[in-house]
Amino acid sequence: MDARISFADRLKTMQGDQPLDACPVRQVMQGIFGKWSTLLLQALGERPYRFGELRRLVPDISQRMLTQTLRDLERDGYVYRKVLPSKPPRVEYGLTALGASMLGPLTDLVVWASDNFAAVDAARRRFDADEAAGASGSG
Amino acid sequence: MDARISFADRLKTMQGDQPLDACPVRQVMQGIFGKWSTLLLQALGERPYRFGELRRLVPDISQRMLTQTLRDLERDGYVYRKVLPSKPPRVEYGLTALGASMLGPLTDLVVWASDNFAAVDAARRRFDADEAAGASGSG
DNA sequence: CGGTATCCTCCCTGATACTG
DNA sequence: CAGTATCAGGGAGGATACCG
Repeated sequence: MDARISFADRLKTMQGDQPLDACPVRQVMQGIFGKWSTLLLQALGERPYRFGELRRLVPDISQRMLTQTLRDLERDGYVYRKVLPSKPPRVEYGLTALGASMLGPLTDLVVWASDNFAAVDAARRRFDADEAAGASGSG
Repeated sequence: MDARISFADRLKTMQGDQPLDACPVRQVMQGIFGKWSTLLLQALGERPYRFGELRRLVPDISQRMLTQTLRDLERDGYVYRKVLPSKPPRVEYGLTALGASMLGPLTDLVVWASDNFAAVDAARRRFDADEAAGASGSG
């Protein structure tokens, strides 16, 4: 992406003849922003984990979604899956080089979100309060 | 967020007594990653736009979703909404300081996605091909 | 231990029509 | 021009049960 050309031009480039759903950027982003994707990527950014470890680490996730999210991340090339020849079987998940390179920008955004949660939360409260005041207090 | 403490510790901090759904980072991220949010933020990062301009700029979006997405972005404090005293009425949308500060990290990620779409797409094709081969070609 | 398969539910999104 | 209201569909996500 070249910041020197306008967004409108970039958008046309993104679209081509295709509907906007085919936009490459969106295709990629969708894989990163599932409900659990960001969280798991952060975890795997620390060190490789086994399936059961991840499950204990993120208690809220269902087994189904853990499997599926890891599978999607593997499909997109961010995560590798290594079956360890032990008994009972163990499966290790970790970041690939592609995943590690993506985690940089992603983490920057996570850091921003963490640093600015208070501001966003305040904005929400303000907005909701104004809205309520406008609805009931205007007459 | 402090990168020196482990993810597991950070996760506990995120959760507190709350379920993971209340994680502040997720609260913020959810507002950024809607289907149209990223796109509109990129557009508004260039210059302020009026409602109708945005609609023409992003032809795929329905009027309903444009209204709703802008409203959500305004609620989170990323976007301001200014009603211009003209007839017929015009409404201008633009980035706030908070929105502009968020757009930096977000754009870095968009740039990453744009630069690495080919790699992700290749990984997907490889994965799907391997899967199909494993399913039908193993016997 | 690490999955699959099935069913179900909610919410996001879109199409359409109407309003100030 | 810039919304709001209402209805309908689909897909993401979750609960449960079973398998190697």
